[in-house]
Amino acid sequence: MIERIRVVLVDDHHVVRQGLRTYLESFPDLEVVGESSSGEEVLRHIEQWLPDVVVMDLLMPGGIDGVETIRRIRQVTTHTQIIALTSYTDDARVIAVLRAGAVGYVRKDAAPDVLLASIRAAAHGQSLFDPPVVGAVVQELSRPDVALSEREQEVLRQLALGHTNREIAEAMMVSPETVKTHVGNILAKLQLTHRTQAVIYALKCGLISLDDIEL
Amino acid sequence: MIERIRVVLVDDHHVVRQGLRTYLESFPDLEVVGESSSGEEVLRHIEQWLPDVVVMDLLMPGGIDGVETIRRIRQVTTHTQIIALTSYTDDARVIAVLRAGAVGYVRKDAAPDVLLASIRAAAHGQSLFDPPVVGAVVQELSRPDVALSEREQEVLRQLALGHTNREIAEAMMVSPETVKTHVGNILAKLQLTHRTQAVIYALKCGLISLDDIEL
DNA sequence: CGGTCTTTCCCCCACATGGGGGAAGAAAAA
DNA sequence: TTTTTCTTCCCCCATGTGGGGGAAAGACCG
Repeated sequence: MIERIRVVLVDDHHVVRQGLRTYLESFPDLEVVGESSSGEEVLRHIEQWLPDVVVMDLLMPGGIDGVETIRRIRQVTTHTQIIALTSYTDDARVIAVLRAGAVGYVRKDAAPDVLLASIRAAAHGQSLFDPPVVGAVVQELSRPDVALSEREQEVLRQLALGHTNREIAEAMMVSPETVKTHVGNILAKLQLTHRTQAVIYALKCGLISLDDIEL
Repeated sequence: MIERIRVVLVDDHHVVRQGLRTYLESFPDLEVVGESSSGEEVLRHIEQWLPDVVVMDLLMPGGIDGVETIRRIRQVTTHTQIIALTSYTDDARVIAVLRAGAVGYVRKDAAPDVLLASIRAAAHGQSLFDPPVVGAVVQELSRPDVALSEREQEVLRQLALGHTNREIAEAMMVSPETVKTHVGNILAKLQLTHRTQAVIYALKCGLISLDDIEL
């Protein structure tokens, strides 16, 4: 008998995890050797589980996020291959995930056998991509890489909190004039005209989460 | 042998659906008699499947949303009980879902046996709520119910698209003065001070989705 | 029928915002 | 070393925005 592919599931949704485990274990060549609900947890057990493939949801509230988890797993072991399983086709996220060292990116609305094929491919060192994901990658690569500076990102985060220039200035301990400059530069770099659009941009590219914003 | 509980799964994520089906069917008293990826689809088949319980994800891109689907299912049949299965603890959404006629609200990060217990409870006409959900309900009931008028909601949607008052006026075929009035009333009703906060509100309460917004 | 709500539009005014420019020090890159 | 970038702050000014008021027409409800 051939050795089974050792799989670890990472998802903060217990229901989803249980469902995936049951589904994957219905195939004789797969073995779910562990599951965890957070990035920290999987890092603690990774050397004990020694999985061939980690299937991980990117969205995990609290603690380190999915991308960072991928990066750290890759530092610990080169054997384990990682597949991101997520709801988003967020172009920027796809790039970030692949740069972090994942070999697969499967959307949750994909057919289950796509995940299955991705796991088997990953276990053999291959990489399988869904057409929609490929499209996202291409679209992302063709987009000019606008790099906001540290300070600009901080201002953008503050913008997304619904703060005025004055409030941002107070929060960042600088003069309102400085904030104005930053906001202007942000809008110019992102080719936007209004701060509301900047807020939407910040949310879309995951610079800040809706959950982080209190009204 | 007792009759098995007829379950229908609704989720736009095929992988999640498959996982849930495999999991639920591992219990002898449950039978998954159908699954679909959209609200429209489940409505087309509901009278054919005649399920005891519908387990539905609220977030379904495109077409009618989860809440509307619940409402329509309840119009078609009074027998079928509906359980919302979602990632959000969004207070407003919980209320909306229950008002629409759902008897259960299970978060995806809940233990799988919570879903199981909810399904069994729903099949017997009971209603089972998780502590976090109950908390959300109580919190929501204690909040003043701010009702935006049709026109105000439309303006708020336009706001969330990052439009200026002038642009909104043109899109809605009214004068900028009218838009100003609406924006002012919206801010007053929601007790906000800036339009950026209104955008965040619109996104948080699901009036509009990030995916609907192009920059 | 009178009251409330909605929708439309107008007035005023203070302040915030966006776009243009410049300047100076620090830090990093060429 | 020179150059560039980042960060800080200032000027100006046109426009957008938020808060206050009012008014008129239609709908809906008791």
